[in-house]
Amino acid sequence: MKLEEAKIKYIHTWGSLATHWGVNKTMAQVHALLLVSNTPLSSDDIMETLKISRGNVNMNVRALIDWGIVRKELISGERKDYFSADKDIWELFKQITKERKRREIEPVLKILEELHESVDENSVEAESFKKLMEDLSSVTTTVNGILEKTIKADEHWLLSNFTKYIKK
Amino acid sequence: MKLEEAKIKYIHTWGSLATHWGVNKTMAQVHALLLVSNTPLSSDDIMETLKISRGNVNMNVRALIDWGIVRKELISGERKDYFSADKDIWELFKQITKERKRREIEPVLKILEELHESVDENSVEAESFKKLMEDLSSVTTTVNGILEKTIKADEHWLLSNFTKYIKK
DNA sequence: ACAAACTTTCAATATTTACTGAAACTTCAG
DNA sequence: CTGAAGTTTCAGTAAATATTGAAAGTTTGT
Repeated sequence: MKLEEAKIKYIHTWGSLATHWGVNKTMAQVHALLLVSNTPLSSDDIMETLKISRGNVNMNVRALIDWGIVRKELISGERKDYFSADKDIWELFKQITKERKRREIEPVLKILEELHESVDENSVEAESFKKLMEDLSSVTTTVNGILEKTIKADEHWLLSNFTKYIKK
Repeated sequence: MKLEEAKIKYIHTWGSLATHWGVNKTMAQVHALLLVSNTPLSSDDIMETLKISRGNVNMNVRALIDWGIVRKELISGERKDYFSADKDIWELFKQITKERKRREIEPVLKILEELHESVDENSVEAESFKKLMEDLSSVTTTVNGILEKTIKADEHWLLSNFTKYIKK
């Protein structure tokens, strides 16, 4: 297989995986394109390669920059903005995890706790509802804790020590 | 806050979280409803509570059953099907993780490996593409391994925080 | 064998989400 | 200041997804 062909196939694969995880396809494809490119690309390059509009490129590149996984590169003697993606994939995973945690996990934990606190009845039903809220919080916190340790840890260290962590 | 109100708020919260994770809102709400209910519910109960159509209830309940997190309860003397959700939230997490792994992570790993193998060039560019495929595989495999260890981990430790429910 | 009770399916439709493209805005050089 | 080069915004539209509802299918009791 030619390299270019493999790159294109990768861009498509990544795009369709993204949709399963609530990330929009174009955003994933732009990111994949920047990852496989060995030089920074301009908006026009991206537009042309992915066949999408200028507005779309702009919005998705900005989102990627917000997520901290793509950055502007200033090329001297050029007026255009150029973009490139960090090639450290572990870093990418860390950034995405942090972002999701902040945006999604924390707000949900907050609501579960609020609901737990605010039910003032004492019936068996109320108790079992409170128990459910506790269980949900507990699993969420545990998984969150695992992810947190994961993103803080060095890859190799982590793999060899994970079992220890789980069994305590 | 009245218990019923808290339940409804929980159902909505869970539904909106679901959309961020590529799970459809109704499916999450049906699941949430079954979780907070202390008795099994019929299709009609679900239709009425969530104000959705019979067809929608049927499709989403079936999807939940496929995922192994909801089951049919046969109530003697009744012709209707009744449904209930397992109250063990850790089990829920395990089922969902297994399912995603099978449907999403494994196919992607397979494609990354194929792409890595099939590029036969020897240029610097080709090498850096192969490196990228390796890195992506490596992070995916690592995260996958963590999830795997998590779901296989000693249940006593994990569940020590949870009081088991006794079915009514 | 019939029909009531219940479940399933799926084409049509509604809703949500993403994308386009043109206009407005910004920056910079002369 | 002027206009060329580049960027951003966002209303309108297209595409993707979810939902309905009615018809077809199934099961059960008599």
